[in-house]
Amino acid sequence: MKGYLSYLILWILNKKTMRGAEIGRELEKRRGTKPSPGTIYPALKELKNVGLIAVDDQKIYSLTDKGQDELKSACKFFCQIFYDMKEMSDFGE
Amino acid sequence: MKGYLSYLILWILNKKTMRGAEIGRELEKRRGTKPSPGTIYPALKELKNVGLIAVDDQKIYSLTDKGQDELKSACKFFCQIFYDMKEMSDFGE
DNA sequence: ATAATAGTATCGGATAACCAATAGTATGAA
DNA sequence: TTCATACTATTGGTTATCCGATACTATTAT
Repeated sequence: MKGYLSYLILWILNKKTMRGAEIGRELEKRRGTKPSPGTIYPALKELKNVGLIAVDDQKIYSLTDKGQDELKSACKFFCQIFYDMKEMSDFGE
Repeated sequence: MKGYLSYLILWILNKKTMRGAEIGRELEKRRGTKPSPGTIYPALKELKNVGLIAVDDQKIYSLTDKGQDELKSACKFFCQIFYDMKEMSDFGE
């Protein structure tokens, strides 16, 4: 179950700008386990490199316009793949 | 955007038993692109190896009990991670 | 000022996920 | 039977994803 972390970061940053450590804590709340520094910072760096997020001088990460667009299309894509997603919430009971 | 294929296969097989080719077509409907044989058959093999799915002599794949359990806990995990998933459907507009 | 703590970041490596190309197998038609 | 078509499967390799270990930096407390 890999591959969702970057999009989860975008999803989180879309709600609120955060510092790296805060993102880590938010991920821990959601996933149960806290991602290691070797996970989160390379991920942030990559997202920054491709222009989806930005960092200011206070190390506060935020979503760029491009990041918003990307997130939007990712959500669309996801909802298309799991168009029967509603059953999923029920399936877990 | 990787890492969701195996779970998507489980999700699909949970609704209906299928042959490999039919699974491929179903994936195409959902994702837009048809997975290559080199994607789907290794995935099926792996899922079979770990006991989440089974194949009969007619090459019809089906979910095992263990597969159902796994899918159930995966759904739970997913809903926990994206507990604000509802906003996602709206976000794509 | 110094020690302790929290935050930021890099590096190297392991594994997962995926695909293109290829080959074998079954099914049906001519 | 022979050809064509669809299906099943493997191989080899690429890239993404993630982690543990480590190191550097800033902040705070004493």
